[in-house]
Amino acid sequence: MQIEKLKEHFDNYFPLDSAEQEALNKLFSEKNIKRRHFVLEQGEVCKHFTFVVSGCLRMYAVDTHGKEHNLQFIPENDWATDLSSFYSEQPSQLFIQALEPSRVLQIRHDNVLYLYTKYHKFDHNFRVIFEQKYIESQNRTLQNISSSAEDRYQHFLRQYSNLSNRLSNVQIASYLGITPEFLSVIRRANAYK
Amino acid sequence: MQIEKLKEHFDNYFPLDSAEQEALNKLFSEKNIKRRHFVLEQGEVCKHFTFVVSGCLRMYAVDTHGKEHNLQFIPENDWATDLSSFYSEQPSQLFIQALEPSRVLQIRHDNVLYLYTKYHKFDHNFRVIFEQKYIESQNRTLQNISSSAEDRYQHFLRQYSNLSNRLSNVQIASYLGITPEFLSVIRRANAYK
DNA sequence: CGAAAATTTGACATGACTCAACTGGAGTGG
DNA sequence: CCACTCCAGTTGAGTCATGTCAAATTTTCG
Repeated sequence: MQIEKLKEHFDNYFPLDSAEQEALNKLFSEKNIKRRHFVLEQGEVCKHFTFVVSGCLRMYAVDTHGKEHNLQFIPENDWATDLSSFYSEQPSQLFIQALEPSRVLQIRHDNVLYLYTKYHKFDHNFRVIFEQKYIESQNRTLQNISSSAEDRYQHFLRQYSNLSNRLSNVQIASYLGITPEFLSVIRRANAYK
Repeated sequence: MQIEKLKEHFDNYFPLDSAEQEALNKLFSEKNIKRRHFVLEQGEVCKHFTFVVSGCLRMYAVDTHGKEHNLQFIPENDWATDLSSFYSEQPSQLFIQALEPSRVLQIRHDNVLYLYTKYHKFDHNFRVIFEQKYIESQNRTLQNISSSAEDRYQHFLRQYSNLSNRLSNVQIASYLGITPEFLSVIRRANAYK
């Protein structure tokens, strides 16, 4: 069962007791997402927390010139949600799309709030999860404001070594904030070292 | 009393009951920080959560060339902590320094954990706080990977209009990831529009 | 297999940095 | 309260990093 992967995920924090696990069984539903299909499209309200069981998603924004900018890759055992739209219940500015065929578990907005209220362990576990995501995001910011494109690329390969070989260079370039052409130049330069 | 500002801060989330307020009275201590003095220096373990009552701090990293890169400004009613060092209890890579004479409230590591365990409202409130900080950090990342220095500057002035007039351009340039010289060029170009 | 997407390449353009010099204002000590 | 120092801000010349555009080639996957 896919929900087992979610329960194991929480074992990394404060493991769930049987009542909490039972709540997950009731409140999460499974979904398969085909490659290139969307979990969320710009203009929709983000109504779910989405947990990726297998595969990989990306979250991205499209600028006024039509260019895509990857905010996040979400592989198995990670969460994909536009928190801003989720809580404000306003239309999202973002897309969430499958880069690989993916299996996900989703829980609706009202049921997330129910879990938070009824079982405070979810408040605890998600506090820790969001602290970690915040740290990760700050580290990325530091890279962005202090390092060259080449250094950011090297750092990305090291930090996400198990993920980077599943991603196309187009996707990596978009995440790093550079053009695919320039990433190609960087890679060529490194090949001769 | 300075601690009142902290209690009011929590009113933005789930307001505290009297037992929780009493715990704050016991566990937080006041401190004055002079301009240019440090709340945290690289190499120290970050042992406190720091809440800014008045003034303004900055959190920054120093790269291998000795250049400073501002990760965050922390004005009144905000939290300054190197979460990574705080939880890992490893030496911090960061500095936290007062840009203005500042008053802060601090709580020690063990007492933070005590609050989380004893009163789960703190888990709840800090979950919400970190969710918001994560959203803010992702928005900054989007700016960094998708916008020119000029657009990032304009966006910064709009987003932090009440803070930006208290900051020197050197500090703003460091936050945006550009040189002060180039920020000066941007400002000159805008002056003639 | 065939279409669509990814990758590479090169010529050229531009955004942003470096370095050095100069100016003016704010903080500090006598 | 003045003099001094130091730091913020500006300017310009030259350079480097990265982007744009177009085209050719290779890979992927449906």
